[in-house]
Formats: sequence, C-alpha cells, structure tokens
Amino acid sequence: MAIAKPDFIESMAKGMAVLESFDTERQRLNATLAAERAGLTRAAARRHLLTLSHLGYLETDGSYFWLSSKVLRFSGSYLASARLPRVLQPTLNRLAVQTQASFSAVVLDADEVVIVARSGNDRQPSSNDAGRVIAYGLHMGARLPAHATSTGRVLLAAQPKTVFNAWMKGRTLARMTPLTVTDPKVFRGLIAQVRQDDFCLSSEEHELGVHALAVPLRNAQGATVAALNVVTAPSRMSAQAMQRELLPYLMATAHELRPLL
Amino acid sequence: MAIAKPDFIESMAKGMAVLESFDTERQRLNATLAAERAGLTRAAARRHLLTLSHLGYLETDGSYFWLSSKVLRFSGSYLASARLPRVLQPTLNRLAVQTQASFSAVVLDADEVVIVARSGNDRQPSSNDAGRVIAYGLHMGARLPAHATSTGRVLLAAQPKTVFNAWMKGRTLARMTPLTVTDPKVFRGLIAQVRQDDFCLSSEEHELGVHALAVPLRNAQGATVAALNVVTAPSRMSAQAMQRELLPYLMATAHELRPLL
DNA sequence: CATTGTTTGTGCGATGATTGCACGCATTGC
DNA sequence: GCAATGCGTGCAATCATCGCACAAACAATG
Repeated sequence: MAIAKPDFIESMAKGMAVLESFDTERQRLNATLAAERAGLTRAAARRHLLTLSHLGYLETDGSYFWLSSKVLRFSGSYLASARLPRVLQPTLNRLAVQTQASFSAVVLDADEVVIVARSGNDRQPSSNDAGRVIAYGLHMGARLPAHATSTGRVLLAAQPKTVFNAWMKGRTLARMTPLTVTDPKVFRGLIAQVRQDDFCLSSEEHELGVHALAVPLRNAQGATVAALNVVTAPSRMSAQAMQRELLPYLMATAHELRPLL
Repeated sequence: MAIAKPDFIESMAKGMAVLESFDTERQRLNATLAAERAGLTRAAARRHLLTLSHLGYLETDGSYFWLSSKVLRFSGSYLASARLPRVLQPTLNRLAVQTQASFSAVVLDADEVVIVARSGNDRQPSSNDAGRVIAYGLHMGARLPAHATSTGRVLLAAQPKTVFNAWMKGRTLARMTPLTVTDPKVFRGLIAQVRQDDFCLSSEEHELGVHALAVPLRNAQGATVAALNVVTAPSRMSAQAMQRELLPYLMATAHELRPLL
C-alpha cells in the first residue's frame, strides 16, 4: 500500500458516501442497503448513519434512515455564496413571468448537469386537464445526465475538444427514452452541430413529453460558465415553434447576462 | 470520560462542522478560519477541508476554500424525496402567478426556520426604479431566526406550551431591525395572539422593507407540519391591505393542502 | 409449536488512521 | 534587515475506528 496520507480523512469520505447513497431513487435506507450502496461494511455504514442522524442530517425510525431538512443548510449557504445562482435567479424569474415557461440554469459536474437556478410554471396552464405537471424532478440541485439534456450538450460542446474526447472515451450513453441518441458517432455529430449553431434543441431524449432548448452562458472573457434552457410540452408547442419563439429570449438573456458572469 | 462510543464517528462530525462553517456570512475560509469556526485545531480543519475538496464538495485556490455546486446534490435528493416540498412547490408556483407576490413554505429546525419550498417574483414590478429586489436571501434552504419571522412565530405557537416554554427558557431574542420584538414578555403575548388568530403578521421585524404574513399548514390529523407565508414591500401594500387581500389566499391554500399533508 | 434459516444489533481486541505538537519556511511590517 | 506573524506539514503516540463474530430477533417452514 502507498504511504500514509494524513491529508485525507477516510471516515469523512465514508460518511459522505453514506449521505450520497440517498438519492432520488432510493430515499429510505437501512444499514444493509446503505452499506452496499456506499461500498462499506454493514457495521461501518450503520455507525456513519447513526452519527449523521445524531448530527441531524438524517432522520430515523430505528432501522430506516432518510434525509432531513437540515441538509438544505448546505444548499442554502451555496446559493447565498455562489455568484452564479445569485445573479441568475432574478433573471430566470422574470423569464418565467414573461413567457409562461420553465427555465433552468445548470453547470456541468462530471457526467451530469446540476440545476443551480430555476424558475417555472411547473404546471402547464391547460384547458382540458387540471394542469399537467411537466418535467418531473427539475428542482434546484437536481442532477440529470449530460448526454441526454440540451444543457448538457451545450456544456459538452463548450469543452476543449481534447477534454470532450476524453469524456467520450469508452463511455456508453444511457438510453433514457426511446428517442435518446445513444450511438457515439451520432452523438459526436450532434455536439459538432451545437458548436456550429451555438444552441441545442433536444426533443424528448431525456423525458417523454418534454422539449428542451438550451444556449450557453458566457462571461465577458468568452468562457462558458453555465447553460440556460427552457422546457415545454410538445402538445403545447412544436420543437420548431419553440425554437422560433423562445430561442430569441434565451439568446437575448445570455447576451444581457454576459457582463455579469 | 464516558465509555467509548463506537456508534459516533468523531471525524465525521468534525467534517460536517467544517462544512457548516461555510454560511451566508462567511463564504470563503482558510484552514485557520475554519478551525476557529468549527472548534478544531488548525491541522484537523485543514485535513478535513482538503478531504472535502478532494471529494468535490469544496473548491479551493490552495489556501482558501468555498462550497462547490456539488453540495446541491443533497438538497436535490431531499427535495425529491421529501413529501413536503414535492407537494407544496406547485401550489406555491400557482400562488405566485395569481398574486404577483413571493411565497415560502418553511419548517422549524431548532431556533431557525428552513425554507423548503419557494416561489416568487423577487423583484417588485415598480414604476420608478428598475424593479427593486425585496427580501434578500430568501432562497431554498435559507435559514432565518424563528423569533423574528412570521412563519417562525406560527410554528412556535403550534408547539405544545411546555415545549414552547422550554424553547423560551433563557433565550435572548436577537434584534434584527429596530422593529424586532426582543422583550420576552411582549413576545409571549404575540405568540398567544397567534394561537388565537391562527395567523401571524410581522412587519419589518426581520428585514426592513419587508412585511410578512404567515399561516400554519396542518395535515388531516390537525398537526402543524409547516408554515406558509407571503412577503411584500410596505411601499406596495400596507400591512392591513396585505391581511385583507392576501390572507384569504393563504387560508384557502392551507385548507386545500390539508388532505395532502 | 418446534426448528431452521435469515437478518440485524453490537461487544471486543487489533490496527492503523488521526491527532496536535513543533519545526521550518514564507510573508509582512517596522 | 530583523522581528513577528501566519502557514504547511513530518512525525510518533494514541485512541478512535474497523470488521469479525456472536447473540438476539424475526421469519419461514415442517
């Protein structure tokens, strides 16, 4: 084994792995489940779970554990501190009011995009049903696969080609819907297209019933720091109509935000 | 000292203390600062900071550290898992569209309220200035002192009297603005009034330029599980007008949410 | 109801990760 | 140029942490 690394606290890492093992799909875990998800022994997992619940980050009924509202403390501090969400949130709110659609701003983290600001009319004001909910799970902090989202593609297209190639290397593009592009060849073509167009339209590739349209957000130095997108239901607006009617909003917003990023 | 407690991992607790030492006021910390905030030695703090940044929760320039967007992962999982925000968010969005005001739903955690759902027009559409931002820092996960907020008082009033008395015991009510009620006697009177009225109006006690009006959110069993409030600027609407025009919305919403909580 | 199989909680001794001191280096101020 | 302050980091001691292994609780089966 390598030399001792006194600068990396292992139990800390294990604890965070335990906290991360609670995700959108598995929201309630016992020691056994958490252990296998976090890759720890059952005993270690249990002790970390117990510790986290003593600290108030988890709630428990004695055998199962789930996240408590205290974990919002971190996002609260992040949202208050990070320049990006602070600057973007008011603009997104304004867009939502102006257009009656839902907007998200995201950043890239590994192979997922993270929503750092969001506004929206999650229910489509519709005539027939009582306002269908579109785009489940698009809340602050939500993580979506980069390859199947309009924003993810915009951010991937903004990477230097060498970085993008490294990212693609040996990666399989998970199928999210029947429409998801999973062939690497085709995918590379799409990214090249995004580089050319400077926007990305993705129809029902991540979730059926959701069109998404994204543009990059660049700072004054020209570096892409985030992506902005809008989602609508195909029943409300065709992809073409979306591009015609909403792309100008996105581009104007990206332009006016530029000096602020 | 007590017997060994193999069910409480100390380094985990230290790591979380380090993470928590990043808050709204101090967003960038070096080892020395984090150490004194978290109550650790400089060496321990540094190692935990390094570990957290290796894990991706912090970013660093070598000497200073700040929260990265990865911390949103936890709030994302919480928001996806917790019943409360999932149920409330769409309703809050609808209220914001209907009334052009800002709504928050909060839960009580120790002596603070935590915003678990929020919608809003953070900028007041105004004629003279370019849309003043009201109520800074009211984002998801934000924590506000319970005693100085309308929602906090509603939640405190909902506690059993013995719990409330224990809460009050020896507590000093921090002054947030010149209008904050800080006298315990007067404060107890306000809480009694809230118990009677079943709502709470608080004018500029937490932040100057912000009126707030809150009602409790009860479940079908009658237990108060959260509080819902609305904020406006005094220049736009007097406290009386707010009560007259917005309280009915809050009460109707609380009533219609009741079977869902 | 007895019995076997499975899952879960936890004491214990060994082990090595964690700790804080203390030293050396960098930077600042006088 | 020198003192003073702040910062990074080896190092050896130590004590928190680990995983085993057993016991207890529970479930399923004959």
